[in-house]
Amino acid sequence: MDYQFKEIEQKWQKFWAQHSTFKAEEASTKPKFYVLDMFPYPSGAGLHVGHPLGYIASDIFSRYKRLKGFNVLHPMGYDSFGLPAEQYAIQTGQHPALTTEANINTYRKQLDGIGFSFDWSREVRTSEPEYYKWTQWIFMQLFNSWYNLETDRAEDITTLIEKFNASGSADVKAVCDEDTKDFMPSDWATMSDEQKQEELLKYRLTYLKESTVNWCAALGTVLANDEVKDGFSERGGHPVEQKKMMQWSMRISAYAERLLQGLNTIDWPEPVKEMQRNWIGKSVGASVKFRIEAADHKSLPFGVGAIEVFTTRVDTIFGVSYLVLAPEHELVAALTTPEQQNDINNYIAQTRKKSELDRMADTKTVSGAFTGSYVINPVSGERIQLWIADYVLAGYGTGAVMGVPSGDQRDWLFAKHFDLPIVQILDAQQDIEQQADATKEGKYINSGFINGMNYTDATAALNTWLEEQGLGKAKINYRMRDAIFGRQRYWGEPIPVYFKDGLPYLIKEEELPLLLPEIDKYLPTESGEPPLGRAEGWKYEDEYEYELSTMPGWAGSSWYWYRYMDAKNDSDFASKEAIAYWKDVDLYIGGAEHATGHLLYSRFWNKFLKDLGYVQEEEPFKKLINQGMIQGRSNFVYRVIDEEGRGTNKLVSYGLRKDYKTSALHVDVNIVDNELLNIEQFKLFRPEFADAEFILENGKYICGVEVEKMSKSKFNVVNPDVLIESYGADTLRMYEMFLGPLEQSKPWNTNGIEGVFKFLRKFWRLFHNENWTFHVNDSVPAKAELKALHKIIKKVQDDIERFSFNTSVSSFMIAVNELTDLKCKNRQVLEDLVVVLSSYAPHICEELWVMLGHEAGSLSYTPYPTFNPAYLVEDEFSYPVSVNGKTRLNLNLSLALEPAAIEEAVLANEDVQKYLDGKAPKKVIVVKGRIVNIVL
RNA sequence: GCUCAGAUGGUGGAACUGGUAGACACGCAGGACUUAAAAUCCUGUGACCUUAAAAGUCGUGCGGGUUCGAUUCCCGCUCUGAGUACCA
Repeated sequence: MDYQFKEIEQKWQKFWAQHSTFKAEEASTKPKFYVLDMFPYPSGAGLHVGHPLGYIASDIFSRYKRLKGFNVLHPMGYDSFGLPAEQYAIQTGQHPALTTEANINTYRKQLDGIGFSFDWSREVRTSEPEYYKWTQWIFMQLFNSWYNLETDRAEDITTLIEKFNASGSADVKAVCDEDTKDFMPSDWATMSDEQKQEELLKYRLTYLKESTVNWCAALGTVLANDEVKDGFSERGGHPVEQKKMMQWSMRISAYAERLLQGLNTIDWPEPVKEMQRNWIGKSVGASVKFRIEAADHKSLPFGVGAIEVFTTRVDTIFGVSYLVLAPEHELVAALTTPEQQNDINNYIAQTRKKSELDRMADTKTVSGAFTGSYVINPVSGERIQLWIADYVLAGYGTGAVMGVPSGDQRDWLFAKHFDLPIVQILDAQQDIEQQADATKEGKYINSGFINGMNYTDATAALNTWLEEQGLGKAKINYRMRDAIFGRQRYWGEPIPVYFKDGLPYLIKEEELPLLLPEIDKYLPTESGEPPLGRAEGWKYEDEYEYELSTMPGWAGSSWYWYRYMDAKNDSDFASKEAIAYWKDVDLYIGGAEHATGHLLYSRFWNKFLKDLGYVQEEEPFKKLINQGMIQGRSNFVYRVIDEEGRGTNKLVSYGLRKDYKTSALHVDVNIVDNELLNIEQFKLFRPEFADAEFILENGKYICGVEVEKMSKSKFNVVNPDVLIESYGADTLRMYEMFLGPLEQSKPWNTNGIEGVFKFLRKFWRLFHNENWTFHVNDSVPAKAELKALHKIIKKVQDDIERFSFNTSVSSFMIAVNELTDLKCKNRQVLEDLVVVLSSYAPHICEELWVMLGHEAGSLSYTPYPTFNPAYLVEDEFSYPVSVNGKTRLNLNLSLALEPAAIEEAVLANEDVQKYLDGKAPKKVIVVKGRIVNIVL
């Protein structure tokens, strides 16, 4: 039979499902290998051709690892809580669970059609109570933990209480809120339960706190920093504003240093690591207190006598000529003198008017206002002006900055603009009247007790001095903020917390899961509470209000790889044994867009679970590969426009469009083949052009091309199902790999899929004679056949190990062409070839494997053929001979010679002699025993 | 602005530690088979020059450098894409 891909593929997909061929077992003597894909959010649009790219690569890798004798865990599931299902529910009233279920079914069907070797018995869905029970459980563990800086790990909150009991807060070194109280053990003992809870909340790793959040009014919810891009929500692109709200947060900042250091231990793409480093944003410097000069300003809050600034250049402190606060800084009102009140008010109003975007874009204009107050430079005792300016951000450091015009260009511009002094502090600074010079070279001048020192000594001396005087200390600052954890939405995990006297308490562990209640509408309540406020009678013990916000999208995805290890466990998130066996993910494939979201949160939760002893590894994902984005490739037709600018009924081919005034119209890429428009189908696609005039070039209508995002409105979506229908899953799999390097982003282009399809037909033909009857023989394999085979055995092995899947596909084509030319029908050779190809094109290989007389299903666990280098040794070498680096001649010398002998043989050759024309060469270079260069 | 990645034929791309640049595929052109088409197979296909043929010159974004030899290494620049953005 001819290559009947449809029958073959359906048959084997059914077989794999029925026989659970890819079920991973914990009890195995084989070494484990865990290959993970980033699980998808099941959107209503289904999969387009770009989605499976990473899955195909991970599937090839998994299948290859099975052949190599590994016990492979390769699971799949769904990140099924999320905004689109909820938005759809708001519009239609359909419960998000129903939408989600329907979408998952579509996804599953599409995924099955591609022939993946997933172990579906371990499927997870983050929106299932059996799953989110454990997400809630982890939340409870976080609530019950604090971060002890002495042991540098998270500990149970009881160890903190013990410390409070024993010695109060004095020797507690914890990551906590700034407004923690200092108290003695006796104070602690006299506190009421409520007071104790309130204090403990400042230490818990998940905590409730009034904080400035990104509020998105259009979505009716707060967003985390990584969900906001340029002042707009990542999903939907709605404007986001800053707002103070009581919110659940995760104390991820406690792990900042470990998250940073861990990056050095994992094999991830450098750009992703770099993005995480930037996100964490460690800067080493000092915090310094500038005493506020007593003046007639309004009274300061109790205990406040100084402004604390953070600087990475404490060595420049003698050059400070002003101090700046963020306009939002809490002391601004108190520090503004009556004379300056107007200026300051105007400036703050002006700042508020500027949107977040304007403020970011406008980095050139210098603006600010003088408060009228003065502070004292702690090292020089100098009296310096206190300003406010919007270039200082309230959210970073202390929201206050010291201005050193000679050493920082922005400070320099500010000083020039407002006519503040510019003091040179290093003898190496150049032209500071023209611009700032941030050098650390030279010796200090005009700098009190550090005069004459170099940078390193001065920094150390200042830090010591400031610490002794109690005016400051060396400090490390991180840009990363704690992650806001609550969302005012319905379709997410309920937070397992209730409120008593305004304080949060966990529900009991045995009461998990806290089920998502049914509600009538998926909108906020009339009083502005989140949707969960609509749930009737939803109260803890019929008495206490539950928390009404739900968890963010990243909660469920921050630990899911552990659930796959033991997906059905009802008494643990995964059993100790399963975790001890599978440990961590060996290979993780997914998009780089999760660099500062999912991938950072997952590392955080993993480290936390490790601290509590629940998991084994400090880092969850040993190796990460980012597959490139597949962009859309749009096709256009060009409509001729008449003099009045109206569209006519004429369409002009791409090459001739310059002769007319035209407008480009999107055309469905599925009716364009190699930019050649199928005019008949076009008339059906756009009935208004049914009787249009087509201006052709060379009798053809050629379309224009542009790369855009894949979307329905651009008619450039290619559905994998359509390609599977016409070419089969094996062709699709190989073609997606053939398209180019896995990690490279590229536009999808169906042109060329024929080439891969032809290859598979040719491969099929290898096993048949002219009449399409199966035909192989048991002869002794010829040398040339073995050479072709072993070339591909080695090539595919090397390629897969370095994730170069595209080059393997080319090599398969070469191998099959060679064996076809050799008329190879040898069973041994063809059998090995089937095994080698089976990771890429599993269906056709399974079929042939059975035809070759093997048990159905055994192919997936057959050992990968052993490469024998002996078959690749050639006995005749072709010697390219270069003269001064340019290839001139090709000599065929029949034997592999020693380098010295090659030199002799080459020089003796007639053609070479002619070239040399009696001259003696300066040098003859022989490399790898076969490349010869003659230097004249 | 800063950080990172990249630039190779008409197109997607290959060349693994410097060693015959353009593998493989698409497209295109020509041919075979066919009444014809599809399918299949064969040949050619970087540019230039010249040709009966052979040979020759140029050629991996641009300009330099190291080397017997550079797509590969180094320095400078241009462009494209991604991330980030007053971070003190």
